[in-house]
Amino acid sequence: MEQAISFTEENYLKTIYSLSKQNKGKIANLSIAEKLHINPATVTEMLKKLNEKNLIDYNRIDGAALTSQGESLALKVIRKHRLWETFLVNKLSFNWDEVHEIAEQLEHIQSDKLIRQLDKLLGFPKFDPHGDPIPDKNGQLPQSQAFPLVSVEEPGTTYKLIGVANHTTAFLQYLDKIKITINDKIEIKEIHEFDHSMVIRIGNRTAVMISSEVAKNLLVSAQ
Amino acid sequence: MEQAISFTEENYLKTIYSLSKQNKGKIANLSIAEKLHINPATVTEMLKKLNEKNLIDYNRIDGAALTSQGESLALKVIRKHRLWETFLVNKLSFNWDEVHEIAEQLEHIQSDKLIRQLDKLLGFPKFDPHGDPIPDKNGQLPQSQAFPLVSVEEPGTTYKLIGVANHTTAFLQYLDKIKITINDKIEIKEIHEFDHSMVIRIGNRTAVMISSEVAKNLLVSAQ
DNA sequence: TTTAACTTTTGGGCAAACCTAATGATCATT
DNA sequence: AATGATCATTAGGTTTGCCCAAAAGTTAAA
Ligand SMILES: [Mn+2]
Ligand SMILES: [Mn+2]
Ligand SMILES: [Mn+2]
Ligand SMILES: [Mn+2]
Repeated sequence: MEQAISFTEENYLKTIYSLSKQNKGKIANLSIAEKLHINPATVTEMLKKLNEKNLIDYNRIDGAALTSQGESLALKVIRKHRLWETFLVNKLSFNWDEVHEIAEQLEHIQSDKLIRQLDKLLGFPKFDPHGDPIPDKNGQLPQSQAFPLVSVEEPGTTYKLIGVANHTTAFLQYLDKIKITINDKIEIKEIHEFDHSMVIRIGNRTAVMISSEVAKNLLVSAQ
Repeated sequence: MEQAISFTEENYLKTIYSLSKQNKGKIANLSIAEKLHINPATVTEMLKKLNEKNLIDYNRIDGAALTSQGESLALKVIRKHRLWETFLVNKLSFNWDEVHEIAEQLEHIQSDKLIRQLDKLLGFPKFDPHGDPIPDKNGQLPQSQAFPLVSVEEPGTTYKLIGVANHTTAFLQYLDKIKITINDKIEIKEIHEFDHSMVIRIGNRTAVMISSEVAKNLLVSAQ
């Protein structure tokens, strides 16, 4: 009894998944509405429907939480989204700031074989162009030892940029402008206690200053 | 004033385009309904709407005909469909009988750059895996000198299979079974006047018999 | 603890695509 | 020219996914 699932429903599941990962508390109706740019009244209706379909557990007290069925659907959509982004960047020469909107469309294409073959063509990548982990075909996420650059307390060490926590075009184009991209080496030269802004050196170029807001969105690993 | 166009509307335009190429007379409301597996009443409503949007000229006497705007939209969708099919076969190792349904989904993805880059990745192909011509970015169709094998009157000559006129899984799998595929050499050994069935030799294998129904759907060129 | 602010839900509506049943037109035969 | 058959259209409904305005419920400050 394979129930059909619409684009809209897939987008709700994906949204609930990502909100549940970042907020770890109750998922507010309103936060879904804001993320999807729709009216809270619409969210209420859809959450009831997803609850009916056993894709989420929902009540007004605890809010919404994905069931295991709902979670694996969400992970499947996220897998497709990230594989397509990787395809666009690695095979079609897109820049990392141009791919999200197209992947929003491609992630809803229905074909298991397609996604399997795409994965193979790309060499079974573990991370997408923004450093986001790609769930494998069983929904398993690869381990990442990423942490935000802003959490570093002392200058002097060199890190590697392995991801970004903000995927907006504005942020990605800012990174393009200051010429940081994924896998670049970042050496922290100074940390200003006052506003936690930083002076960093990218590769072996001249040092630049970044705000703590930027540092918050740069995900790095040791070395 | 870029008016949005829905998946459904795109499918109607594509259908009207292909019916106008094969039937060359008035396009019957009913033929659209049959091709799309929907009710004639629904077709009436949609044709009125497409007429409003200036994508077709429509009235009950002459039926529906694409406007130039409608035709270039139809060609764009067909271009995407055939490029995606080519991608699936050439880059993702799909068999030619598995790609149509997926291309039906992919053809609606909206991104000019995507289709431009895909075209480039594939080496600007002129024909898709079924031998169908791929419109270029200006909607120009490549010339094809294909004709149906059934139109041949005398045995003795060898032709090349450059396309099929029937894209159903059933037909394509039949071709797989008798092991004919695109670009194969076909030599006509015998033509039976009674039912116009043929005995043909594919490459240099043992001869096989095919019905005229099959011969009608094999598109060949000289040599 | 009361009030104000915020969040969620209800109720009433709308647009896109579809449906069925019934009516109107047109087309072939007699 | 009449008459069935076929095709196209209208009228009335459904479902999905969205909206707004108003009511109800919850939380937090005064
Ligand atoms: Mn993305
Ligand atoms: Mn990404
Ligand atoms: Mn096709
Ligand atoms: Mn094709």
